[in-house]
Order: sequence, then C-alpha cells, then structure tokens
Amino acid sequence: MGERANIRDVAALAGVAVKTVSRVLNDHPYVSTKMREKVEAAMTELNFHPSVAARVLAGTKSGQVALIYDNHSPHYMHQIMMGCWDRCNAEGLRLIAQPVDVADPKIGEQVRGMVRETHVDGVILSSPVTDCAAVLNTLEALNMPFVRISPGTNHALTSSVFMDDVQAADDMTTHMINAGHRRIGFIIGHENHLASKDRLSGYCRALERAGIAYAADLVEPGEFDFDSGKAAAEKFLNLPNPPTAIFASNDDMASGVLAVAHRYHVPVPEMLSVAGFDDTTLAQVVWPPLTTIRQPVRDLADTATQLLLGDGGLEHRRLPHELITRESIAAPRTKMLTLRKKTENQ
Amino acid sequence: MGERANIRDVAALAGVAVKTVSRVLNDHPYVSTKMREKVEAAMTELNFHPSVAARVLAGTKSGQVALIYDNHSPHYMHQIMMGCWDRCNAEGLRLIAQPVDVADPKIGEQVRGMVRETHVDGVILSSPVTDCAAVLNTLEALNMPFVRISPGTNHALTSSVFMDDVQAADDMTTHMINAGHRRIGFIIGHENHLASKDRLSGYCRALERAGIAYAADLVEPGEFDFDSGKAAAEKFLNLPNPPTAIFASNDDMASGVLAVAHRYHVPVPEMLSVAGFDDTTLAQVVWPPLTTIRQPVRDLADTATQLLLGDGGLEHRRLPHELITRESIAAPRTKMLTLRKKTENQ
DNA sequence: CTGTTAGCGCATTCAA
DNA sequence: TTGAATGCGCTAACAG
Repeated sequence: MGERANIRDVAALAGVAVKTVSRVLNDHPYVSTKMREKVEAAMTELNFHPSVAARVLAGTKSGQVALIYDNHSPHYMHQIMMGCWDRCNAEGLRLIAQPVDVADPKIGEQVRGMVRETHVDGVILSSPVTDCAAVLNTLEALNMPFVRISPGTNHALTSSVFMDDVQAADDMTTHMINAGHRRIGFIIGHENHLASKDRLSGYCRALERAGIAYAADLVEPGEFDFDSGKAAAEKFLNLPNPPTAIFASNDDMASGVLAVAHRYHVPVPEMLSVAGFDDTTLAQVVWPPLTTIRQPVRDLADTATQLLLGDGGLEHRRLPHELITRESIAAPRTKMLTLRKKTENQ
Repeated sequence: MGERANIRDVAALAGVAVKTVSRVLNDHPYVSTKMREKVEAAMTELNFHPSVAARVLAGTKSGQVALIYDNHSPHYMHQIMMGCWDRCNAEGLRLIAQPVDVADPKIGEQVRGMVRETHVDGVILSSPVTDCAAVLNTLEALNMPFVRISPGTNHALTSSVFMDDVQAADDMTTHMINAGHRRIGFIIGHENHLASKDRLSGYCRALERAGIAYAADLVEPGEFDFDSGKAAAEKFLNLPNPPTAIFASNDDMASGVLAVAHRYHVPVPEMLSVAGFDDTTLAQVVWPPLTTIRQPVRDLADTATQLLLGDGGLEHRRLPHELITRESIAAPRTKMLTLRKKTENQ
C-alpha cells in the first residue's frame, strides 16, 4: 500500500510504452481510445499519481502558479485565494500562495529565489505587491509571465485586472451628496496601496462637480484598519463643525467610525451617515449595515488567473463595481451634533 | 540573466566537487569553513537557487508540508495559515495550503493524489478535516506523518494540538451566571465541527453545577455564520419568556445576535447580554464589543507545525484559552423585554 | 498513432 | 573531510 507506482509500472501493466502513458497523462491528442483506456485502467489499479517534481524536472512547464501577496485583510485575501484556486483547479494547476513583506528591502531577492526554486510557470500579484518595483523588475528580468490584480499604477504596462476606484469613490460621494450631505468626511486608505490615491481622487472629483469646496479638516489619513478608522472618527466628531457623513476608504475603517459613533451616542444614520468600501462581510455584520462599494474581488482573481494562462498577450481588463445601498446612510439633520461619551465598562 | 545556474556550475566556479556544494546546501556537518565560504561565494555570484523539484526527486524528503483545510472563516484560516507559515519559514520549509471539501465523497482520493503528487513530508489538518475518516485513513495508509489542529475527537489517537472547548464554554456560561443571568440562550456551532458538541457540553455542565435546569427552548442550532446567529436570535427574542443573555458558539453568530437586537431596539448589554467565542477581529469591531473566548489559534498552528517536524512521537498538547471581557455583558434587568421592530430602509 | 533513448538537477550510495 | 558515479520519475526529441 505504501509503495508508489511509477510511470514504468503503469506502462508494463498496460502493455504499452512509457511514452504512451506520458501522452495520456498530458492529454496529448494522438492517442487511440483503446490505448487510453488500457492506460487509465492500469493507473487506477496501481493507484498511480504522477510526481510533480519529476514532471517539473523533465518538462518545460511545471503546472504551478504562484500567488504573491502582502495584504492583511483576511476577507479580501480569502476571496482572492479562492478565486485563483478555483480557476487553477479547473485547469489542473497547483496554486502556491506566498505571503511576502513589501517593506523588506530584499523582497526582490526573495521573490526571485522562490520563483526559481519552485519553477512556477507564472505569477499572480495582489496589491500592494503589484506596485513593488523590486518585484516587477525581478519578474521581468526572469522573463516570468505575471498578472497584476488591482495595481495602483500603470494598468496598461503589464497584464492586469482592476476596477475603477476613482469612479467608485466618485459614485459613493455623489450618492451622499444626493442624499443632501455637504460636509462629508473622508478617510484615506493605507499609503502602500495606490488605490488609496484613486479613492481620494474620486471623492474630490465628486465634490468639485457638485461645487462643494474641499475642506482639509474633513480628510484624515488611515491605514485600512479598524483602529485608524476610530482615530479619524474621533477627530471628525470633535470638530467645531463636524461632518454629517463620513466616507471611509474601506469597511474596516468604516466599522471603526461606527464604533466611535456608538460610544458617543451619535445615532447612525440619523445624525451621522457612514459609508465603506469593498463590501467585505464586515459591511453586513456591523450595525447599521454599511452602504459600501462592492469590488468584484473574486472575479478579479478569476480573471487574472485566466489572463495568466491565456495567450500571453498584454491584456488589461476593467471589471464593474457596484454601489450597495444599506442602512448606514440617510438624509442629514440640521440639528447640531453634541457629544456625550459613554463610560467604558470593565 | 535568464539562464539558471545549477549545482555543477557552482561547483565548477568554486573549484570543488558537486557533492561539496550539495553538502553546503544541506548544512551537512563535515564541511570545512574554507570550502563553505568558497561555495557560498559562488552561489551568490551565480545567483544560484536549488531546484526544489530536483531535490525532491533525488532525495528522501521534500522540505514541503501541506496544510489541508475546509474552513470558511477567513479570520480563523488566516491565523492558522500565518502560524504554520511562520514556523515553516523559520525551518526552511515550504507550506502548501490546500482547501478541500469534506463533504466530497472522493476526498480520500483527492488527498492521496495531492500528497503523492507533491511529495510532502507531512500534513497539517485543520478542523473539520481533522475528523474526516477518509482523510485520516488515507494518511495512515500512506504512512504519512500528520498533526491535527483542534480535532473534535480522539485527541490522543494521533499527534494533535487543541484547546479545552468544554472548559472554555463552561467558563463563559459561569461568567454569565455569576453576572446574575439565569435564562441563558445558547447557539450551537456547525455540526461538521466536533468542537460544537464540546461547547454545548460546557454550557450544560456550567448550568448543572449552578443548579439551573436545562431548557430546550433556550438552545438553538447554528452554522457558525452570521445568518444562523440572526435566525436563532429571532427565535429567542420572540419567546414568551426570552433569555436575558445569549451565548453563541462563535463570534459570527454572536454578531448576528447583535444585529437582531439592534433591529428590535433591544439595548445591549442593558437588556440583553451577548457572548461570542473565538475572539476573531469581529468581536472588537461590532457594537458593543463582544465578551468572548480567545482561542490561541496562531499558537495552535505554530505548535502543530513544530510537532510535525519533531521526533515523530505521538504527542498531544493542550493550549490555554482566555476569557476576554468586553462590553457586551452586564447584570440582567428584571424588566420584561418588549419588541418594537425597526422598519427596514431601502 | 506508437516506441526508444537521453537527460532535467540534485542526493545518495560508495570509495578515497 | 572530500569526490565520482548512479538514478530518482518523467518529458522531449527523434524515429518507426
């Protein structure tokens, strides 16, 4: 039971040449049905599973694809992984997920080592690795095919899939303006992610079109996490003239805003509207559920994988986003906001 | 730049035998410092990276470990992966994460194929794959070392790491009882996960010790997700004599309870206490933050990986849990709960 | 459509 | 402490 059969054992049992077995394994066109059946029967009987290592060593392609990422949002990465995974599975490829640290100065080295060691046929890059020059240069020097998922810059430079972050942020801001808001706070995303800049641009564009002046005190930096959302919200709510709505560049930060609002007894959305971005599961789990932008993450991953496996031509695809309306946004009240902080338990 | 150097190139440049390079690569003890330095210099100069495939094919072990999982909680899996990943990285191993479907009748076949194809040296199983007989039998038949993370049953049967789910649920229930609660609703976890049974046992044990009769209408099934938490909460709150506290078997379901409470204007924790389990990031992001059990997920993953790499002896380790107190629990009010459902927007 | 042979890059015998 | 030969399991030419 523990002994592993190899391709020669299969060939012997089926009474054919080794090469014929190899052809069956690789779905080679010129194999007669009779041969194929004999071989397949032998493979089943011997419980044969081809060694990836041997195929890599002997062949020109490995059937392996790497997904390189440095994203600390479990939800987002889960979707990316599953999207890539399903597509790879359907194509009979193995996916190797590889976390890295974009801040590491030796990241180029690391990626090169990993790519060479594993003999992957191609690489999928997830933001913000998509915009890491060291990695891009390394892959190009190795002449390794790669696709970028939601790169922050130079979409057209390499194959990539992405959504229109500027337009999406514009849509959300416009949605808030249409609800009657004039003072809309904005929390910027993590600076490593170039999408953060795009989202800010969309916010500005919508304000400008509506003839609302940009107010520096209504824009706070953030890091795509809960705590930075809370920090920004604290600042906004303590302003002499606080915003009636806050648009955070992702759902985690929007959740932070909600937590602060709850602590200060500011009713959402009656006194303060809140919007997120990404439509992670968070958006539906917090209270009230967040109006947010659905980024087609899984589709992006799936499409990226397809592009990688495609003809190798330079291709970039834009996938549509969607504004998801939930209960966190309402028309603004005119009444002034007063803060009454809840005492913390424990 | 694109040509890859092999071990012979390195040997030639360093002026040593191929075998010497191999020894350096594998940290073999008997190599003189001078030799080692020459070889390392050559490796750097040639930008040499050993082919995993070749090492696998020629050697007896592959330096690869598989993590097999079927868990749909992104938070949980993220921590598991990172725990395994860091440890593997420290030991110079490659981690291959492999999602599977425990409901698939051919899962045994799939796992065998995957294990044989990749030549992994060992396997880490995450719940509920830990309790999938087909997988366990396959691995044993292959004589493949494996460790289970939080198996639901037979801890001692194979190497495994886990926490005491019974005790943890007992702790939480006792905590609620000590706060004055007598009618405590309980939401069971997904039936695929055997930890669900343990958590229910702990709940029952605490009630019994406190002399509180088990009430069938205070125990609802769940599936570890937000929606089943909501469904259970709806039932509880519409009971003639609703509970003053609800203990959900994980944070996702507890979040569902909070959402329902908010919709019905039931103040938490003033009118209803809520507890979760797992201490995912959810627990801190929802309002009010959840009192919950911190499962040392990352430590479990790390420890599991260590056990796998250890001497191969059968070993099982229990790691300590922790009850995290946050604002979702307070002493119960005597006043009766009345429901006033909020009209849904949109 | 099918078979024969060489060799991918490394670790593993053995021998020195 | 170092080196020379053999082969892991498979695919790629080339031949039939």
